[in-house]
Amino acid sequence: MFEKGGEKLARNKHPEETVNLILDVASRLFMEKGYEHTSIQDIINHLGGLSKGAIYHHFKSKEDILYAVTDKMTEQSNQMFQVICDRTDLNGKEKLETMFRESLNRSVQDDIFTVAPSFYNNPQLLFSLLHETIEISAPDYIQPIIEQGMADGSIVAKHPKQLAELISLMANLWMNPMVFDDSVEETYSKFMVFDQVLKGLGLDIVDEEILSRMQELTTIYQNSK
Amino acid sequence: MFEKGGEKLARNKHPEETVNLILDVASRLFMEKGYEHTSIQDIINHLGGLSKGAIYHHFKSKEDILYAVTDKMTEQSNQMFQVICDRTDLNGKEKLETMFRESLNRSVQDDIFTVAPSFYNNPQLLFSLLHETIEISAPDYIQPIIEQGMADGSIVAKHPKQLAELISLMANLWMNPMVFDDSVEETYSKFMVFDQVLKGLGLDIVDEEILSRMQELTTIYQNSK
DNA sequence: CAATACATACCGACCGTTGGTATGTATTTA
DNA sequence: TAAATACATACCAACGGTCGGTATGTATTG
Repeated sequence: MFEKGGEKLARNKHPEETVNLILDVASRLFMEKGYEHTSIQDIINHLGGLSKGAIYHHFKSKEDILYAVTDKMTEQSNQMFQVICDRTDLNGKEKLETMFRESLNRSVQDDIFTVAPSFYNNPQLLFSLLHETIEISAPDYIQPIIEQGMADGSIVAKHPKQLAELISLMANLWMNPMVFDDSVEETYSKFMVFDQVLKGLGLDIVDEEILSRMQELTTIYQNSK
Repeated sequence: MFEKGGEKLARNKHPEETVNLILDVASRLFMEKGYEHTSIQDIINHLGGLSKGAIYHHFKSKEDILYAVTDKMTEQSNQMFQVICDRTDLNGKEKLETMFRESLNRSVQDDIFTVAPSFYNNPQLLFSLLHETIEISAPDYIQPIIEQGMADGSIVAKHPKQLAELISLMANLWMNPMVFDDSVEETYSKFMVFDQVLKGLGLDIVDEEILSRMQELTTIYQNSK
């Protein structure tokens, strides 16, 4: 009958909406207050009528919610990475370039940055993100591309797994202004060092477009604080 | 009268012994069970008679204990770094080399490795270590040395602060077998990539002694598990 | 050299909050 | 209509932390 409208419904016909609601609320609170200072009760209070039973019906623990939240955060990125991986018109090096460019473009117009959170006092969230980076992003997306580049001759490297890890670590964590609360200048310097490192590894993938996107991104983040 | 002997004393004349006892017990438990799965009661149970009042007399919170623990963990390293920093017979590059060598030598005979802990499911401990690395180790010890090297001509670089951060991050976290549960081979590969990165940055400081120490260290760690 | 005054070290009962569970009930679906 | 789903509610043990109190030290003073 009145399934849409946001009114207090005894039961949602589309449980995925409830799951998403919980995830959205949890995301926001985890960012604002930090994971360990967000209680289940906090989440319930922002759920608009739903109760603890709803949460523990869809998630088995608070930690489980955290994993789902970070999963959702990296989901879009990983999807985009997959699309680039599957392209056949690019060699390895070109794919890497494309990934960096796309990552930055996406971040510029991303919701996350309008909230201006900080992972700095959020060990669990940061850790979960680190986990995603090392266990999924690096081995599933970056490493295969490096290996393709080694095969097609566009990339010269020796230890693709470790190289993929290091690059992912630098790009996703070290250079992420949400993790390290850097000024525009500091982020720029990091990017210059990053560029130099990649060049030293035979990966000359940082062009002017990537660089200008990077500066734009940092400025946005700074202004939103 | 009987101030020494370990017997249950109503009051310890040397309170620092009590503080150290708490720190030692907490260290062990944090490593074994993880920070968030170690309760204050757990610590009390291993204190041999001391109570909750004792803990909260010396520390203002559980978090405070964590910070004291990581402080103690990096204290020795930092002291050694300071000594090397103060030497006048070495140029910047030589100091960096010495620091890496000494770090590895120290780790080989270190207590920590005999416990075979893992930071992997220990977000808070890992984070606290990251904090020490970025906020203290890098800016206070590595960065000044790089700047000295830039001044005396032994190091060619452009962004000493960021360079120091990146090097510290790689050395203290990424290549730390306690953080990432790598095999001997993987650690070796990481070290090779690390070496290549440093060479690309104009820092050719990894020699054969450092390399063999690294392998020794990883083997010790693997066997102790 | 006591008596006094205060600081330190520690005890353990107690408190509010927490993450989590057990059970009940209304609604959907097969 | 029976089973499965989507919740609500009442409840629990354990947690981090506080607090009033006590015993033991040291510093001051007459």
